Amino acid sequence: MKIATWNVNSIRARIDNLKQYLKSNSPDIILLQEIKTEEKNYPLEDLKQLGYFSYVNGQKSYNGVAILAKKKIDICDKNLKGDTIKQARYISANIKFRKYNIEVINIYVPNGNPVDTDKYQYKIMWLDNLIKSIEKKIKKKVPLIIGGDFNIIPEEKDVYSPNSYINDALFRLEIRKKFRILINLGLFDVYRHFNKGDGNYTFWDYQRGSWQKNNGLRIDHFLITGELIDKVKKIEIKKNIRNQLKPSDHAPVECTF
DNA sequence: ATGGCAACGTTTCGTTGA
Repeated sequence: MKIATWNVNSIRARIDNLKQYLKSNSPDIILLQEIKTEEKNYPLEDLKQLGYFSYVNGQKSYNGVAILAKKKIDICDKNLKGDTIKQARYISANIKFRKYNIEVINIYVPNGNPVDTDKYQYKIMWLDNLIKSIEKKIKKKVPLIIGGDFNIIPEEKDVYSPNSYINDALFRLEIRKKFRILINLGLFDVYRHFNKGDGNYTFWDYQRGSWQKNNGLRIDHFLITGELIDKVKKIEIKKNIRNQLKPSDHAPVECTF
């Protein structure tokens, strides 16, 4: 079973890239972030023709998440418990894989910049709600696959220039601690579990020739619970997708079980 | 030395993202 996550930066602007990606890589499930559209303008038919059912939590202009799956799945939730602002940043589903009834959670964590505004406070609140929610599920021993755009750089080796991000909402110590709290609940950062090196990123800014210089960030992650980590066959950042014509600024991450 | 991108919509600029 191959599951992917990808911040597409508008599903309508990226529809050709997405279709090409699905044809070439054929994930069983893909978690999309920043689809930037309401459900009524979502390209449902295009994706159905490629063999994917879509489950959409849409929003006009900004945010928006979706899960695409080759088989029908049961949607669990479209809102993070405790998030009263209700931007479209969360969608979860129950799937069956071998003997496991897994909850797949697709998240688009608020960016949080600038740090002296309520945007940063919203990120803190959102992450605190996420931690609470995940803690409950782990206590109930639910096998979890949490994927998405976390907008968190976990460690220094996950950013091209740690010094220039020291007070950024993606890398502040306060934010990195939230990530550590999640990990300490009993989750594995799948990419980091299998790859110890630096310079491996999932996002490159459109500006300043970031892609050409590999000035990137690793902010798109898969976190999974312990019973699933031994079942991982492969974890891969599909870096070449960032090199396409009219690309998203994020590359997909694929996890194969 | 400086500036450099892309997507959206009450669209041709202001706002947002990371």
